[in-house]
Amino acid sequence: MNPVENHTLDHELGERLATSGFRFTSQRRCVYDVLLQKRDHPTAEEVFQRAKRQMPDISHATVYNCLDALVACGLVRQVQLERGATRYCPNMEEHCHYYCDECGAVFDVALPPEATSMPGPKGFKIDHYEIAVHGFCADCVKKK
Amino acid sequence: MNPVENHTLDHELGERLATSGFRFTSQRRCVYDVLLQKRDHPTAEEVFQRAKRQMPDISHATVYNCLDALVACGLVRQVQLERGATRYCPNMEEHCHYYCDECGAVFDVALPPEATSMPGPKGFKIDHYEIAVHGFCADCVKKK
DNA sequence: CCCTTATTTAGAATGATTCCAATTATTGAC
DNA sequence: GTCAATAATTGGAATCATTCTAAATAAGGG
Ligand SMILES: [Mn+2]
Ligand SMILES: [Mn+2]
Ligand SMILES: [Zn+2]
Ligand SMILES: [Zn+2]
Repeated sequence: MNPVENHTLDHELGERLATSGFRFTSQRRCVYDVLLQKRDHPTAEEVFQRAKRQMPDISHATVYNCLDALVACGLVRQVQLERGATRYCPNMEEHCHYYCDECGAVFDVALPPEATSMPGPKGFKIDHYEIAVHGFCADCVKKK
Repeated sequence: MNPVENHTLDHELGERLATSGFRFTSQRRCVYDVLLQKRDHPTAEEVFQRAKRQMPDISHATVYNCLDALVACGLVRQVQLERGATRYCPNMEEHCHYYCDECGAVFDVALPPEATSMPGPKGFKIDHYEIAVHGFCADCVKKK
């Protein structure tokens, strides 16, 4: 990432944090960068490991903190693909997840409008959809 | 439930367990009954509380055990609607979940075929869909 | 530069689940 | 029905992910 892009990203991150009443901190920038750099839906623990490479003194609790702040200001979403650690995704387009039950790979796929058109219980007010497709990725299919 | 129905259910449960190499035990029957009696997608802890009313000495670990066995033999599915406790559902029809983020109510809704028709990553072999619709149930909408 | 308030930090606490090793129950063979 | 082999149950300890706590530090407005 070149310095100009970097500066623009920082600026936008600062704005987003500010409008939700959060301060801009180096830890929050670091955690957001980690998510943008490798979009493989890491767990909080994985984010922590990667963040430490840039910022060796960052703490576990802070990573959870930062992730919460990023979720609260609408820059990141949480994804729960199975029991266990929550994963984090910086793609805020409406999309669903193809999840390889063999190797854990996650693929973002844009949601076609017909996927979100089922008639629900009477009076239910829809907020958002969480759609996961479980199966085996191409690589794992080949290996068998 | 009358004795005849009961006996039929036991028989079917026994068969299903046997074909997956499990034994028929009173604990497994009890746990399955609990799930069939109140289909509100209880957590393991809630199943444990309800099971204890019929079988006061049943243990926590056994409830987890029994739930695992029922899942393994295809009579029950796990549902992960948010971080935290896994919920259990004895409805094995293909369906999605409408989940009230306010009160935690869960509604089963049959899946229309067009909901499961998005083109995924090349070579991905689909096993099953997990579709959750988050929002507010009719009751909770009214209360605001 | 100073003050207020938010954030970070290490470690303790919690909640859900899994593991463990001893006891008990089921099942198939005789 | 009795017995042995094996699976299941049990209470409690261990684990994993996350949240909480209280003291130290850092942002940011005036
Ligand atoms: Mn995603
Ligand atoms: Mn269900
Ligand atoms: Zn794979
Ligand atoms: Zn509700």
